[in-house]
Amino acid sequence: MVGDAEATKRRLLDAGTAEFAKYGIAGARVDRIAAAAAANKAQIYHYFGSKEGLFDAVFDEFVAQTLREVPIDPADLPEYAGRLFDGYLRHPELTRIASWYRLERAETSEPLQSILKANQGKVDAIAQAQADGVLPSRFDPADLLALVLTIAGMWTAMTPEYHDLVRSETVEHRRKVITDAVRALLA
Amino acid sequence: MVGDAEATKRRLLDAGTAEFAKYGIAGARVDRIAAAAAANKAQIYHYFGSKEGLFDAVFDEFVAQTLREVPIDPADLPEYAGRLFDGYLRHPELTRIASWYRLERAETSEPLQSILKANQGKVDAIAQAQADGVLPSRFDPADLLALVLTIAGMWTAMTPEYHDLVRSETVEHRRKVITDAVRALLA
DNA sequence: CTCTCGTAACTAACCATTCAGTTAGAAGAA
DNA sequence: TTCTTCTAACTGAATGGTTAGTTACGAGAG
Repeated sequence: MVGDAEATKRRLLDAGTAEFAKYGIAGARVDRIAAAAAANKAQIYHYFGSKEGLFDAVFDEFVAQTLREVPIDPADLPEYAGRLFDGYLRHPELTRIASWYRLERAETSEPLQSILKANQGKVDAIAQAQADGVLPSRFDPADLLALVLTIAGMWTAMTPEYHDLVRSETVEHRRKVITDAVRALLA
Repeated sequence: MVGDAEATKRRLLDAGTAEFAKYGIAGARVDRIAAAAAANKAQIYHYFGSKEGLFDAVFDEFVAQTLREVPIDPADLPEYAGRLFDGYLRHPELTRIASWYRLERAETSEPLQSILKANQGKVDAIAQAQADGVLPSRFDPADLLALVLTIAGMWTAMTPEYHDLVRSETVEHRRKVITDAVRALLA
């Protein structure tokens, strides 16, 4: 063989992640991705079919990784939210890629079964915990999960102008705001 | 006069709003905007300087309108969050435009003073209410505002896959989840 | 005439995608 | 081993359509 197909795909995925996180799908340039991956443009089409195909591959990988890294714990939702926050800190591209997906791709492509199933599983786990009395039943399971996920991502979803108001806050403080807020929902 | 400059600007702003909401800045096409506004492409450059100039004009207008339409009431934050939710329902483009701004424009352009000032004013109002004992002091003012704003926008910021789980929920139910959640934060 | 508003045609660059061809290792035959 | 053939991986260059931005000109009102 001339090269290593798996290694080339890997480099294209990594370069695509950085490019898409920064510029989105419409703003991404296949030339830049190929250059950053030290690969030829045509390889993108050979391995992923199209620019959007590469984005989908990048996004799929992120979804799988996140689902693996941060499992839900229905008995301790505040800490679950905190761990989600930690995950967003570890992978800053994640939230941007997710936003681009929502804005540019979601209406075009089919709902991702992996996300759908994962969410359903989490809702079921919360419902079970509520039935067991481990969790208060003030909110419907799906609504409670939505609240927890939203609050966990609150700092990354904020308009940049807001950061000037809270610039002095430490990471630990922000994490505590999240866990405290989720705790308040359950009180 | 051959035409009406103000009316032309107005049409360009409206067409730009729809185009940018749908495709973002990189994805927007000036030809489509001009056609939708029944105007000429060159008019965009005459009145707004560039594609990004038009986006900024569109965004500025949205910001001003929202700040005018939904004034804060520190003594009743749950209802404030509810009114924000109502505003997002009335202007569906708003949240998308705001997301595009955050992803595509915020890093390039200066922080918008209007947003900065408005946020500062809200933080001050919350701090005052806390000092007056109208509002519990469990959260710092800026953190509490961030929580309220985040929760108010929770349904629009959700990944589309999530909507399949809560499809049956009515608008009223979603609004109640928001006001209940903010109420829980203040308990 | 002059000023404002508007337009059609143009350009130069850009960009996703394709393709004809090259490279180098593998495998089989003698 | 050595020669031949096959093929996956890769490449440089082209293609064809698109796009932001420009320019030179027209037309009506005062």
